Amino acid sequence: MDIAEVAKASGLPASTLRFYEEKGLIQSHGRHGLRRLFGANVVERLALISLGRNAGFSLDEIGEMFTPEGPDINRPMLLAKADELDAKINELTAMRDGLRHAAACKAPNHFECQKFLRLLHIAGKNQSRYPNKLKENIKKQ
Amino acid sequence: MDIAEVAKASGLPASTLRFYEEKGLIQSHGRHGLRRLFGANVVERLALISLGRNAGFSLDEIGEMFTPEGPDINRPMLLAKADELDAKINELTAMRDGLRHAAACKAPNHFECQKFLRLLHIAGKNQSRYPNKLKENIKKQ
DNA sequence: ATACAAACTCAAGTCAACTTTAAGTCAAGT
DNA sequence: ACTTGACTTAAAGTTGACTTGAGTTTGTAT
Repeated sequence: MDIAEVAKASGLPASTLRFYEEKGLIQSHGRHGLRRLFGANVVERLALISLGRNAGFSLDEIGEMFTPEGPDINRPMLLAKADELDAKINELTAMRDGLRHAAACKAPNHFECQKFLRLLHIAGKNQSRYPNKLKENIKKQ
Repeated sequence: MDIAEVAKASGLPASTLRFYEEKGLIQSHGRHGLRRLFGANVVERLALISLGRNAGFSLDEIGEMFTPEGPDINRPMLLAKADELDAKINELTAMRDGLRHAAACKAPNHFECQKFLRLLHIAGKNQSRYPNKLKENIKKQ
């Protein structure tokens, strides 16, 4: 496949594909003249990358998580990311319930509604400058 | 409370508090000399902001969602955000299950494992340059 | 009264993740 | 042979969310 086909199949602009290749997230195997040639599996991989981005992981994290393969699949790390997602799912759930309640609630101001505040107090401390990134990774830098 | 107290109570640096005030996300009511004076409720509000950030909303969105009060609480918008969160929760759940499976799976490469791929295919198209932001809002710009 | 740590302002810098621009290359069709 | 249009690279620009730096202004403690 040439880059335009991959772009069409993945929904990503060619510029992003080049950028991802430069970052090592995807690979082209060879050229036709100047033009990159990609294998069909790259589309699958791009879907996975999008998914990871959407789940809030940075490109670097995704790179670590899904090495093209490797002797080091780092299972503990994958499990740690899964646990993080569990925590995040809990927060999002609390937030969602909070929003639904706020939309239904008669109180003039959310802060005067005890139920709203209670709902949101479930989820607490997980703030970081880059909500996309793991705290651990931030620390690591 | 002065800014240092708020910083301590909220865990956010003073620079962030000034920045949030400038953006209209929080308010100080008055000064002591040059120094801002905050009410105690600002801490509650900051917690809510952090929660929103963590849930993937931009500061602008959070501003819209939680107006200090207002005649226009825009319930449909809150419900729409809640629906978005539902979608995101589904994706994160799929991703989490995918990661747990990948950590347990014997296949040398995730892409060769059908179960892994199947798990991740649940969640699909929700990519955007700014995963923090709503598609709708991007479009709006 | 003087020192000084802590606040202040305003402008500029940073970071991730891309996008845009400018200038060049080349396979393929006429 | 020549045009064309999709591709290429390298460098610079963009965006949101802050942070940092430089220079200024206090409230409080000595």
